Amino acid sequence: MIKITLDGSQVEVEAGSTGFKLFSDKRIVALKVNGELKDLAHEVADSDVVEGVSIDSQDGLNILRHSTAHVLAQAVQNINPEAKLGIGPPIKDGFYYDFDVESPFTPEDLKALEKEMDRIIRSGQRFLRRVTNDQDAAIELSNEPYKLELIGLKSGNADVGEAAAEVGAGELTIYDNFDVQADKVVWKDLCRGPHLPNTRMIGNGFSLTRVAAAYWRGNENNKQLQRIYGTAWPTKDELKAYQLQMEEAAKRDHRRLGAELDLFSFPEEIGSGLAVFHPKGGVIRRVMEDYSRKRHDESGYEFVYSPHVTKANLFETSGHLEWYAEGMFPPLQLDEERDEEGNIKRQAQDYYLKPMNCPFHCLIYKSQARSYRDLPLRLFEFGTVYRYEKSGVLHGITRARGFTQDDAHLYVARESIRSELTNVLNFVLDLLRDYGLTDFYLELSTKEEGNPKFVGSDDIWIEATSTLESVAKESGLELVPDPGGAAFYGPKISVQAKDAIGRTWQMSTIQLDFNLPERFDLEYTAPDGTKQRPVMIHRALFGSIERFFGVLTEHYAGHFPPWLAPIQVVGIPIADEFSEYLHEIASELRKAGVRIQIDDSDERMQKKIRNHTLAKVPYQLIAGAEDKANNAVSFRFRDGSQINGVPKAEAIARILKDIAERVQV
RNA sequence: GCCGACCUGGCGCAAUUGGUAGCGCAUCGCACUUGUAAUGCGAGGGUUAGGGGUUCGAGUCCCCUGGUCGGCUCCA
Repeated sequence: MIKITLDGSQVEVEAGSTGFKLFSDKRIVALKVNGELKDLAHEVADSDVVEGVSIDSQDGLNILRHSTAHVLAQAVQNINPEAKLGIGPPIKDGFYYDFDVESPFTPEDLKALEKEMDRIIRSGQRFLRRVTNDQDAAIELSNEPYKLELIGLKSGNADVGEAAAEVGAGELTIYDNFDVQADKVVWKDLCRGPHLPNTRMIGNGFSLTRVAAAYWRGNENNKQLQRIYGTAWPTKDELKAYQLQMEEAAKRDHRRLGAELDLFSFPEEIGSGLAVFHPKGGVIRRVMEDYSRKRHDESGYEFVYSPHVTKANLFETSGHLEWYAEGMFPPLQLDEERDEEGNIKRQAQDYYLKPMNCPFHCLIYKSQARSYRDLPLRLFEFGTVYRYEKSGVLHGITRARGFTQDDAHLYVARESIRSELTNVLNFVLDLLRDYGLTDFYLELSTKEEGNPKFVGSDDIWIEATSTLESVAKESGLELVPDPGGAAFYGPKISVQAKDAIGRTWQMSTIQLDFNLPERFDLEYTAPDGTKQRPVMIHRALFGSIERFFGVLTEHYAGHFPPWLAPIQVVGIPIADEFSEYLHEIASELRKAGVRIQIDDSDERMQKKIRNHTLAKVPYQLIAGAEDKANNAVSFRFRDGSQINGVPKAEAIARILKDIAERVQV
C-alpha cells in the first residue's frame, strides 16, 4: 500500500493504482498528479498529490478537444492516406489540426470527415501512451516530415510554440489509437498528451467549423498547410448552446449592424478599408467626439490640428519611413520639372499621407522655446491617419486603411511621469465608463531583455516600467504582464475592456516614448537653467473613433443608449389627427436638444412600431385620443415594454434625464 | 500579402445538365385613418462587380482586375 493525497484527503491505496481505480465518476477523464496532467492510466506513486480532472473543467475541456483533434487527424488520413500531419492543439472553445494535402478541403469534405470521425468515436478506440525516443520516433514517423521537424526542434531545445502539445517538455511520447474489436493499433500520433481514455467519451458534442490555410509554425515564409477548425463540448446540449452563442455574436457584428441601421458603408468606388459615415452613423460619431472633446477640454488638454500630408522629411526624422514604410501609402511625387532634353531641372518632392500624428505634435512643441512651466504640455487632436494595411487584415470599421485617432501627446518632465500617468489612466478609465464599458483589466508591455533594438538607457526603462507598474496597480485593476511586448521606444499600459458578451477588446494604450524627443531634439529649460529633454506619452482612448464605434456597436448590439442613439425619440400618432399633438411635444423636446421625429407616414401604426423597434429607437411616444385628452403620452421601449398615460411634462423630464445621465434604457 | 470561398435590382435571396433573369422587403402612386411588431391594390427598378475568352447560346464554364467573407501573417 502507498499513501497519497486524493482530492485533498490522505488515503492509502494499492501500489500501482491507476486513475481508473481511484475514480469511479465517469466525468473524470484525467489526473493531475503533483500539478502535472496525466492519463487516467497513469500509476500513482507513494506520497503523490492526486486530483481528478473533470471533463467540464478547463483542463478537461482541453483534453477533450485535443483528443477530438486526434480523431480528426485519423479521419483525414483514413480518407486521404497521403495527408501529412502538422500540429493539432486545443484552442479556445475547440481545436484545429493542420495538414499538408494536395488540394484544400471543401465544405463537403468536412461533412465526410465528421461522418468518419463519428465512426471512429463509436468504435471506442483507446488512447494508449507510449514512451519513445528521438531515434525510434524518427523511424516510426519517417512518413511525417513535419513531426520529424518538431522532434528535431525539441532536441535542439528550440521554442516550439503551439507545437508544445505534441512535443512539450519531458519525455517524447506517442499515443496509439487501439481498436479493441480489431485488436490492433489503427493510428498513432506524436503527442505529449494526456488524452481521454477512449474515443467514445468525445460523444456527439463536436463539430467541424471551417477550413483555412495557415503557415507552418506560424511563419509567413513557410509553406501554408490546410487547417481544419472544430469545436468540441462534453455534451450535445453544450455544443448547441455554443452554436447559438456564435449566432448571437454574428448578429451583433458591427459590419452587419452598420448596414442594417444605415450607419456607414464601404463603397467599392472609394477603395478597400475606406468608410463613409451616413447621417445616422454621423450623429453617433459626432456625439462621441463632442463628449470626448468636452472631457479633454476639462482635463487640461489643448486642441491642435495638423495636415493629412507631409513631405517625406518629417517621417525620416521620426523614423517612420525607416521602420514602417511598408505600412504607409506610397508617396505622391510632386513638383518635378524637366527641360527639353528631359533632364531634371527641379527635383521631385515626396509627400506622404500621415500614418501617425506624433511628428506634427513634436513640431508644435518645437515651435517655441519651452520652459518647465509649460509642462506637462498636452496636445490633443482627432487626427485622421492612413495606413496601408494588408488587404487580408481589413475588418469593417475596426481595421481600416483610413481612420481617426483620438490622439494626444503629453510632453512631461521625467520627474512628473508618475503623476501624469496616474492622471491619464484615471482619465481613460473614467471616460470609457461613460461610454458604457465597465469591465477592464490592464496589460503592461515591457522590454525584452537583451534585445538591442530598444532605445533609451537602462535606468530610464527601469524607472519608467516600475512607474507604469505601480500606477497600474494603484488602479486596483487586474494587471497582466506582457514581457517583451513593448515598442522599441518605450513601455506601455493597455486597457483591455470586456464587452456585453464577454469578449475582450484592446482599447486604450498609454505609451511612453524615449525616442521621438531625441529624434526631434525636444528640450525645455529647467528651473536651474539647464536644458532638459522631456519624455513623451502617446495615448489614445478609443484607439480610433471608428474602431471604438465598432466596438460600441457590438457591445450594445446596436441598441445605443439614448445619449448616443441617432434618433432618440420617435412619435407615433394612432391616427393622423393626433399628429399635431405629438408635433407640439416634439418641438419642446427639440428645443432641449433631443433628436426626435414624428412618423407621419400613412403606414399602419403597428407597422410604424415594428419599423422603429427594428431601427432600435430608444423611445417611442404613442398618442391617441385618450392620451391627448389627459395631456399625456404612452411610452414604448425597444424591448416591447410600455408605460401608458404618462403626463407630458413627466415624459419630457424622463427623456431629458436619461440622456443627460447617459443611462441605457 | 498568402490559402480558400463568394459577388444576381437599395437590402435579403431564387434561377434544373449552359437555353434568353424571378421572389420578398424597401421605393413610388392610389385607396384605407386604424390603440401597441408587417392594410390592400398597382407601378418602376437588374446589359447578373468590371473586362476578356470558350460556345449557336454564359448569371451558370475559363482567365484577368476590383471588392467581400473565413483563416494565416501583420497591427508603429
